[in-house]
This record gives sequence, C-alpha cells and structure tokens, in this order.
Amino acid sequence: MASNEPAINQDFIREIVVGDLESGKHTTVVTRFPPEPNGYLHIGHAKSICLNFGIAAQFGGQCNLRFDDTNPTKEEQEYIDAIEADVRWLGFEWAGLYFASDYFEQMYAWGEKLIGKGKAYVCDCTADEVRERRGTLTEPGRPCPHGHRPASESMDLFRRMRAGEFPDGARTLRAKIDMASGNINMRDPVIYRILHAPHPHAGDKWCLYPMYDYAHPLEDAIEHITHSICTLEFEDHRPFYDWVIDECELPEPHPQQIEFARLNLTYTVMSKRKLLQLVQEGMVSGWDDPRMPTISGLRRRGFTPEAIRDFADRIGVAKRDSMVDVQLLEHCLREDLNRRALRKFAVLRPLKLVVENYPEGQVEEFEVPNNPEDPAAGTRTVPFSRELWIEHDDFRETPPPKYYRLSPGNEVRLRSAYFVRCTSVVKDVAGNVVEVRCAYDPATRGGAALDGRKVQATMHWLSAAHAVPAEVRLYDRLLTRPDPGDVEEGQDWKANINQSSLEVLGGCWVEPSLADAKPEERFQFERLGYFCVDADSVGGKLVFNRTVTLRDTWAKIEQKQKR
RNA sequence: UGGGGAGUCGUCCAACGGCAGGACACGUGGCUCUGGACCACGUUAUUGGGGUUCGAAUCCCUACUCCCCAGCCA
Repeated sequence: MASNEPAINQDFIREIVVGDLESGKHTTVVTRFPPEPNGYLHIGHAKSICLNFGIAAQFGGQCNLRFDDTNPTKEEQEYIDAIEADVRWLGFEWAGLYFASDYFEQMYAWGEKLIGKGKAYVCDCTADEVRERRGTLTEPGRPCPHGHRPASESMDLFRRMRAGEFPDGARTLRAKIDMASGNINMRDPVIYRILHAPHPHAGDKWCLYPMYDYAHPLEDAIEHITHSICTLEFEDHRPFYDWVIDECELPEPHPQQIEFARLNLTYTVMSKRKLLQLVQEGMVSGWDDPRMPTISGLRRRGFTPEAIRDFADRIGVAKRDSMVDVQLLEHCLREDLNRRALRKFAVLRPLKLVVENYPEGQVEEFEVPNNPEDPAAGTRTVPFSRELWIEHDDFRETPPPKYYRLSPGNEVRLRSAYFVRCTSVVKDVAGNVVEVRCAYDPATRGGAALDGRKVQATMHWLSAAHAVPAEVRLYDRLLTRPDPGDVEEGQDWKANINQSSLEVLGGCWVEPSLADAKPEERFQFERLGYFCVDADSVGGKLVFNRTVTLRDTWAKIEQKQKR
C-alpha cells in the first residue's frame, strides 16, 4: 500500500487484523459472508457484507460467499438466488461461492471422530427432556442419562441415524462438555438432529443435519477463514466455537470469531422474522416492496449501491448496541443522487395555469440543464405553451408569511422559461381553485430579467399539451416510532406500523423526455425529490417511486407556523 | 440471583495516560434560475463515587444502567 494512502476505516476489527498480520499469525486475510438462505438480505446484512468484503479488499485478501444452509426446513432456492443477486448489486464479487451442505460429509466424519474420542454421545431424550435437564440461567443442568453410553454404542446409533432408521426428533448427537457450566451453550449442546426433509442444495442425500454451532466453526476452518466476523449475540457461543475446532484437531492457525454490534435503524424493523411477517400478512407487496429495508426493496425504491456502501462506511463498527438515525442513510443517498441524477420536471398534484397573454397554439422549446452539479450532463429541451400544469402547492390564494410562490398579484419565475404574474383565479362551485390565470413578460424569455428585477421563487412547470401521464407512489416510513420496540404494555411491534406509509398519486404529469424511461432509472424531479422508475412500468404506463424528498426548508417553516 | 458483553454530544463513530474531535441531526446567516445544492457560524457529551498520576474518557476499585443467553433456529 502506498505510503500516502489515507488511513481509512480504523475500527476494532481492522485493528485485530492489522495485529495478526504484523505478529505473523496470519500472512493473508480470509473472511466470509455466511447468510442462511431463509430470507432476503436487508440493510443490516449490507453492513456485514461491506465489512467482510471491505476488509478482504483492504488487506489484499479474499472474501467468500457461503450459504449456511444447515436447516432445510427453512431454506429455499429462491433465497439463494436473491442473495447472490443482492451481493453483486451491492458491488461485491466473492472469491469462492460455497455451501455448508457441501461440507456435510466431512462434518459427519468429524462427528464420528468426536464420538471416538468420547467427546460426543448419542442422546435418546425427547426435546422436552433435554430442555428440562438443561437447567436455567441460574441453576446448573443435570447430566444426561446417555452421557456415559459407550462410544461404540453411540457410533452405531449415529450411523443408523444417518441411515434413516429413526424418525425426526428420536435422537440427537450431543457434545459432551459440562452440564453445570454457567454458559448454557456448553451444557452438552446438540450438534446433530434428525430431519427427514429435502434440502434445496443437497437434495435428498441427508436426513441428519448439523446444528449451526457445530457447523459454523468447521465451515470456517475448511475455508481457512482467518477472521470470522459475526454479531454480538454469538459472543457466548465463542467458547463452543473454539471447542469444536480444538476437539476436531484442525490445523493452526484457527479462525478467530469476532463479534460486532448489528445495525439498528430508526423507524425500521430489521429482523427476518418481522420482515417475513410483513410479507406474509400482506402489509407490504413483497420482499422488494419499496418500503422494505431489504436490499431488493431499497433497490426498487431507488437507492444506489454507492450510497449504501458510503452509509456502511460512515456508521462505523463497534461492540455497543446502537440505533442509527435513518436520516444518515437518507443523507448518503441524497449526496450521491444530487451528484448524479438527471433533473426532470414533473407535476404530482396538477393545477392548471393559463398564460392569458401567450398566443394560443404557440409552442416554444426551452433549454434546461440536466444537472446543475455537472455541466457535462448537458441540457435538454422542454416544450412551453399557453396552458401549463403547476404544482397545486405552488399556489395560495392567501399566502401565509414567507410564502414566496404564486399568489394573486405576485410574480414568480417559471424555470428556464418566463416570469409570470398571477392575474386571477377560477373556482368551482365549492369554492376550490381549479385554475390560475397569469400574464407573462416576454422580456424575461429563458428565465432572466434584463432589467435585473428579482423574483423570490422559481417554479417547475409542464406544458399541458405535451406532458406525459404517470403514476407516482409516495412512501413514508413503515413505522410511526423511531424504536420499533417502543410499544405500550401488551402490544407487539405491529402496533407501530404506519397505516399510511404508501400514497399512490394517479393523475401526475412528467416531461416528454421521460416517456421512454426504464425500470430502475433514477431522476431528480426538480424541487420535489428523487424518483425511480418502478418495475410496474409496462406497456407504455409510467410508474415512479419517490425514493427520497429533497430537503424542504419551506416545509419546516410551514410546520413551525402551524405550531 | 448464573454466564457473556456494553456505557463519550440528540444520534453514530473517534481520541489507545497529554487541548474530548468528525459526521448526521438541529439552529442562525450568506448565496442561488430547484425554498435543492453549496458556504459560514453556532448549541450540545466522557453513567455516579472513590483511587493511582504532574496529568485520566483512557489505568485500578466500587456502584449503577442497558443488551444477549434456558431452539433438536441461525
């Protein structure tokens, strides 16, 4: 690494890595991202992905994608495919693609080895009996009656378990450690259980499946993982992790398990269980609903992988439980999109604006910058005519203090076009403003006043005759409270679900250049926010998702005035 | 009341015995053909109590608070 390279990402895990490299414990770095294919990846996984792949890249090592598929009753091929796609979309390429299930034969052999050493035994207890004898947090467990079964008998039984001679739950293989340990994970944990279930990757080959605690350290050892990074709740599994590797007599250097705090985000549920619940109970349209914190949901919403990676860098890595403000994620997104997104005009809640002194039938094309942040993005033309759409919120018959936009008698700029002054309004029988009339100043063509006069507001607009219809979906946070666990007595997290997190706007208009926009393309609709073409845009129908609004100073002023 | 972890601005992360700093958020002002972006300025923190030390967020003792663990889930 060049000496002028900036020191980046110095967290406690990277400090350990540096230490291991300097001490010579390791000469290379191998990490892994080990999802169980029982659900979709979410922003919390993205933190882990960025950490594992990031460390490997930073130290010239490698990172594997490994499916931790030890429980066929919960896993599906659909999830395997989605996880691979999501990791790639985030911008990472794995050194090796592995499946824990491909190691089952080797793991089984090590199981026999443990039996032979007297370090594991076949237990005939029922699940209830195991639980009953395990003790509690404060009381030690009691020895299992099968703990002293001769190794030869356990060996025979273990082989017959594999052969399919026993039904689910009839027997287990247990590590023989210490039923009195203060650490419940060391009270003779089950390491193999019988499951007559087809496996999405291994097929019908097995009816005997290893438990996570037994399988994971072996997977890591097989792949020569140097640093096995996981979340905090596995901290007290570490003694067993080390026990497995030691007792299976795997060669040095052993992988080292290191735990960090998982990501929590305000206004966001993160557990796979809760996300599954949202999907199964129809609270959202699916795993990729744009309100979901899943990678596929964020992608459909319009997030960029760059923004997510930047976010992962900024939140850091530590061991204390924390709750990151979702506004930081939004900030990273806005920063990225502001730099790159092409600007467009769109009117979400249209109000007719008639330019009374503009010739009927006349059309002008105005040149508008595609991205003021990036002159290289060039310009486009937008047609202008006598009848326009403006945003309903850009007109007030009686403007509140500090309202700069259109109101009777007031002059504003129509961006890149003309100054217009409101002359009158047209109302329906109920008294609602249905049309605004104005006069334009031909001397302000292109949006600049030669006499140097100023207007306080610049507004976007669309020629009614040229605008293209679209549907726009506005999203709000899925939860009403920052902490999803913050609920009244007796209620669960679903009490905090925001019932109005989706608003569908049907009568929207967008500029003609958007007519051929394709799914996942992102734009800034000027003054409104960032928007992304939804996959539902088929057959000439345009559907946009609002990714995130622009920062809105006026909204803040208005909020204050209301209070 | 067993075992394992963690306590620094509102939030997240730094500072590894030597001036508590950055980012987000928030506030004020400037600028602007997006009330965007950008720029400037500002408010706010070492859980409490002892000790060691010239000097403690950092080391020691103690108290307190919070999180995780009793799946044949991961």
